[in-house]
Amino acid sequence: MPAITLPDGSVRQFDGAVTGTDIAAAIGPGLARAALAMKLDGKLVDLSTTVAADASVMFITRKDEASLELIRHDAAHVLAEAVQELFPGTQVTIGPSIDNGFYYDFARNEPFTPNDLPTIEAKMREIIARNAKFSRSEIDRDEGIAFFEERGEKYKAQLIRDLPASETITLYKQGEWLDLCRGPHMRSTGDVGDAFKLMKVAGAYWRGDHRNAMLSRIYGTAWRDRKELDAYLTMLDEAEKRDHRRIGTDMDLFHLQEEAVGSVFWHPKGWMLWRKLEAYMRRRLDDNNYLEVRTPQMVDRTLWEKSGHWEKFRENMFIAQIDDESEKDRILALKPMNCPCHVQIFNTTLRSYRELPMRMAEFGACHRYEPSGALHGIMRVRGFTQDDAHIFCTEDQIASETVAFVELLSSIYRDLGFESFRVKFSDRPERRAGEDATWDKAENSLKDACREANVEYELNPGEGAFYGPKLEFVLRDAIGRDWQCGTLQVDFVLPERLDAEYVAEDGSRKRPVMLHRAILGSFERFLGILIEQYAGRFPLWLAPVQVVVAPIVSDANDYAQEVAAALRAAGVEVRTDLRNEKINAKIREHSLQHVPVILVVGRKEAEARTVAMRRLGGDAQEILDLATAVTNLAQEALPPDLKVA
RNA sequence: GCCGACAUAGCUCAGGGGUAGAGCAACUGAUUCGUAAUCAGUAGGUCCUCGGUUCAAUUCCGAGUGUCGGCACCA
Repeated sequence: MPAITLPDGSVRQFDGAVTGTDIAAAIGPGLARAALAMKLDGKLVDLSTTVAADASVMFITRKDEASLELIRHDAAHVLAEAVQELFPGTQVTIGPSIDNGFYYDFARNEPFTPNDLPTIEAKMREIIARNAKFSRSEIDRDEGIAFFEERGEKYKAQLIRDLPASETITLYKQGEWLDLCRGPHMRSTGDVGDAFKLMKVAGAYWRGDHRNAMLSRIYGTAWRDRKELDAYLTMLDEAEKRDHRRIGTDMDLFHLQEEAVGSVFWHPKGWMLWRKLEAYMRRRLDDNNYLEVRTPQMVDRTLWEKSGHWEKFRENMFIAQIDDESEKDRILALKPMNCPCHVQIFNTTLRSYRELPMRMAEFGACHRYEPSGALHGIMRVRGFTQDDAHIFCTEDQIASETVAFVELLSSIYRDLGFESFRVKFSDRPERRAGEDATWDKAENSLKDACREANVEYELNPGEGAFYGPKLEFVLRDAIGRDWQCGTLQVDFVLPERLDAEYVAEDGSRKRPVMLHRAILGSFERFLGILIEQYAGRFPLWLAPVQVVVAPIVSDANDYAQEVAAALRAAGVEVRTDLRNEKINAKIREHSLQHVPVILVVGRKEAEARTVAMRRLGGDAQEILDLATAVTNLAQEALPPDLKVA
């Protein structure tokens, strides 16, 4: 006699065990038609699930966001059926729902190509039209293994083998096709609907391990209805327009070329952007008691051997050697990071606890031989500049330094237009330096510090640096890809390896802790993110060209130059456009270049000593007298940290 | 590094076994014009590189390089 509690608090009694389908039918025909699955005591299950005891039930319909995951997961099954129908001999592996869609990984001698997608998609629509019911069944573990082995599905058999012995093995069948799957699913393939699209093919390693076979992955996107699908596709189109590589070319900010793979050629406007960001960062660090240093670009391998980087990252370092017999034993590496160099400065003299925390900063140019497939525009490059710093401190200072760092980072992100960001906590990796006790200490102090700094993080197990756990501060690019920018790493290992020490209050020698930290991460990556964040429409203080003065007639040229000179003297980045072009053309071109302010001057303005100010994105003009315009713009163009409220 | 796709003018792209095309940009001339494209003209190419097939290759084939989308990697 189960009593079913519904989300509105009402309770329904049933005479015996019932399925979700029965319950929905009892509530009403509308719900019976709409229900796709249900939450049984909070757990998402099939409608066909039998309920024999008192429970709370909530039905999931297409109106619920929760249906998206079901639609996407079912779509993955339909995709797999379509592929096996079209390409016999293809093995299935796994196919989960993901953000915005789904994928399925197939094992096949010939990988799929984009040309296969329309055919597969058509077959999927056919399968959806068949509207075959999803039916769940359980199978004994050994039977399951034998069953899939016999069908030549060795990946599925392997999946069962790797499931814990206690796990119930379930199969889902749709028509004649079936798959090993935990579920849940909707009622039938027809519930997938038509708001889906196959997007791309890609290679992916079995189990995400590069030592395994490469599978052929097909990605799709799926939504509740056409409107949602179209909105998503439109969003992708829009996102493509803010791609930093495209804007970098359009706005003439930088370029990349084959002769310097993974290194950026910054053009004048792009470099202006860099300089503004760097100047801003330098002021913020100065104000927060960092000491800026500069360390060598090339350092002998012996130092990297001591630090442990040689052993772990040797293949990823650029090695320099002199072509001269007398130098044949000297091997230098372009520095891949700055930490060992900073320790060298720390070690030049005997330090006192009174000097701690010592915050040593460097805009350090580093080189890493990144795998070719990892390169991405200016976001992942081989030559980059970190806004690096190392805080030498005592164990007791870890928490307060973390709090101060998080505050500084938040404030800087806010100034740069990022109100929110995600934080990941990466703990000890498999390959690591240092004792477990040291790691316990490092992880615990970082966790404590997070608590004190009010940082909410998601755990990222096993992803820490080889010398210590880290916090990663993650920003998202235009199309939703995540990039690690800021980081804070607690390191007890390097000070030990490089023999850093200070004299404590009691006169004893102690090891400092090193906090490795960056806020932007690298200038290249951050500028890439920044370009996408603003779609090239930078706030006035960051814009590489802040103001263009555009005369309407050549009679106003002299005045235009006078206006520009006044702005330049007030610290504004200004250009004049004296070309013999119509004002419409000038407005259009500078608007396309995302210049924030255009000052139009004609005979009237020259006569009255005023300017007609036009803001990017608007078509209104404001007439101001020259002195006021200069004062206002100069004030407005100040970086956020220099602005007086 | 792995799987797949792509590489033609500064940019965006079309084309195709017989010496290559458009739009925009650039350059020259004319136009002095009031808030998102004035008109006319000119110039611009190792069709990524190397090799093969062919009477002939930018086009077909192979290798390499680079880029893009994923995967793996990211001190």
